[in-house]
Amino acid sequence: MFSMKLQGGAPIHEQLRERITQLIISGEMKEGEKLPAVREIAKQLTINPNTVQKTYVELERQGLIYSVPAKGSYVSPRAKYINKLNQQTSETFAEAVEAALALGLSEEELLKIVSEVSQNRGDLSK
Amino acid sequence: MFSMKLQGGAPIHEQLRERITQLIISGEMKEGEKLPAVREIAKQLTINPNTVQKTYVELERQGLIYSVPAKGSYVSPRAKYINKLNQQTSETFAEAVEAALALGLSEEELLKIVSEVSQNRGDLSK
DNA sequence: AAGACTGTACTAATACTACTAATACAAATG
DNA sequence: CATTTGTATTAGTAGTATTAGTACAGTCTT
Repeated sequence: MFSMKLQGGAPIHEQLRERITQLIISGEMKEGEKLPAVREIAKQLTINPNTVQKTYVELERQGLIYSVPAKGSYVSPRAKYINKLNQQTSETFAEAVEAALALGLSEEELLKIVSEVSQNRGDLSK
Repeated sequence: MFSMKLQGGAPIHEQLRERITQLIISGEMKEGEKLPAVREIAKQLTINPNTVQKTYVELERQGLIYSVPAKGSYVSPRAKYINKLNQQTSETFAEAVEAALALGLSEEELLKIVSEVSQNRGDLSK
C-alpha cells in the first residue's frame, strides 16, 4: 500500500505527505477509510514514528484526514474537495508571489511577510 | 547621522537597512546625496564592513540607492517613489497571505511556494 | 606614480533552525 | 490487563543564515 522509495531531496515527512495525498485523490484510499498506524508505516519505511506523526499532523491540519487518540487516523469525508481547494489556493498564491517579485520585492521580504502575518494570525487564537 | 542602537532581535544588516530607508523617506538624506562609506558606518557602529555591505546590496536591489565601485553609494533619484511602491506591494501581498491562510494553507506551505517561485524566477535570468 | 580612499569577492567561524530520532505518556480496545 | 492507538517531550544532527576576517580591484587626489 505505502510502498515508496525515499528520495534525498525533500524531507521525509513531506514526501510521505505527498504520497498519502496522492493515494487519497487517486481514490486508492477511500473517504472514511482507516490509515495505517504511525508505527506501522514507520516500520515499513524504517523511519521514526515521530516523522510519520508529523505527516499526520499536517494532513489533519489540511483537513485531509482526522485522528482519534487511541483509535486511529481516517481519511476525511471531504478530503478530495479540500485538496482541490488547497491546490487552487496554492496556484493563486503563487501568482501573487510572482507579481510581488515583479514589482521589486525580494524573496527575503516575502518570506518575512509570510512569517509575520502567520504570527499575528496565531496570536488571535490565544 | 547614522546614530542608532542595535537591538538584539533582528539581524544587524536588516536594522541598518530600515534605518537608512527611514532617513531617505523622511528627507534627511536627499536624492543623489552620497552615503557614508561602508567602512565609515562599520566604524561608527563597531560592526563588520561586510555587514554594511550586505545592507547596501539589498538597498541597491530595491532601487533605493546605487553603488559605483571605487566611488561611493548614492541615494537613487526615485528612492521615495520606489519605496512607496514597495510599501504598497508589501501591504497587498500581506493581504494575499492572510487570504491563503484563511483558506487552509499553512505557513510552511506558503514559505515553500515563495521559495519555489523565487527559484524558478531566478532561473530565467541565466 | 603613489598612497589613501571606494565598493566588492572569498573564506571561515558562529548562531540558529528544521529535521529526525529516542523515549515516555494517556486513552481505548479486546 | 495487556496491546495498540495517537500524542507530547527531549535531544542530537544537519543544513543554513549571520557576521566577521581578509584580500582584491578600481578611482581619486596629491
